[in-house]
Amino acid sequence: MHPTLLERLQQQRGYRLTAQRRVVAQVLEGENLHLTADEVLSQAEAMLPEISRATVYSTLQQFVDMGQLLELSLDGRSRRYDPNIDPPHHHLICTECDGVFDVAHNVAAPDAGDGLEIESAQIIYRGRCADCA
Amino acid sequence: MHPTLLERLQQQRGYRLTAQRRVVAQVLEGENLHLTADEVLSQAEAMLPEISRATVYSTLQQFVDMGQLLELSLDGRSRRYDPNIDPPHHHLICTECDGVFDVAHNVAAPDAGDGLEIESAQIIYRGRCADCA
DNA sequence: CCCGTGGTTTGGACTTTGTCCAAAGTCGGA
DNA sequence: TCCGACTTTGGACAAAGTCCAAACCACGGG
Repeated sequence: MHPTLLERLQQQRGYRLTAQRRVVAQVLEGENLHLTADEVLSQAEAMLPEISRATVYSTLQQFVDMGQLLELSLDGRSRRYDPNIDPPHHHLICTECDGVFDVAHNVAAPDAGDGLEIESAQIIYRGRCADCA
Repeated sequence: MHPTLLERLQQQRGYRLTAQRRVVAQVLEGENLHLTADEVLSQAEAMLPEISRATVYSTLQQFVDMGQLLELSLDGRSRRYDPNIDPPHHHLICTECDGVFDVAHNVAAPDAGDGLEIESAQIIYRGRCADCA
């Protein structure tokens, strides 16, 4: 298996792994998990009741900046977080149940053209998931 | 040229093209335009000062529902609107200037697999735009 | 062992973005 | 002209995220 988010964080040097950060990382363990910041906060509060919203938001942002967490903009209202950065994959939003699902990455990297420099590509599919189809 | 958004709306039957709707459509004319709802509101107010926010939001939603306007979720904070629905294209967010740019659609449609039914795909590229590269 | 320093957390106020709703306005056909 | 349906309006409300100063805490140097 690939190392978990928590394991990856433990390997970062010079980064204090406080109780709050550990709790946020634990909440984010799992496959096919795409939580919003508020969902992370609720679950983190269950483990560490005094954790604050500002900490959850800033911790999520740090994980994203460290490249250890993917941030998804799926509905223009909220952001969702995906702890599985390897292997790369994309996402499907089911038009029927509104769920978010991982989709294997099987598309060739596009050629830039027009003098652009493309660093990464994120694909959002819309359609029906395996259960609803 | 492809017909403009306003021209496309005029062809919709049974749809009242009120002054407010015309103004919103006019604001959205142009190439490589990706305005937020509030930007549309500001520009619409310049032409029709008494237009209200609720009207702009609901009008944008109607255009999207009619398939005449693309809604983009690029940053998890706001939604942006793109009046150019034909030909299909994707978007690049410049990591340097934060601008949004159209990118020609040149990727083959991905095969579904896993029993999914994919209806559409939207790709968000990150990198540097032609000016910043 | 204690203190200072700097990173971390906290709570709460605030902003931005979007939604909802009842009342008023407007348009076109009978 | 009048009616009924569609449309717009303003304002209250909600959701999601940001900001900030104060408090907290951990660790290394003296």
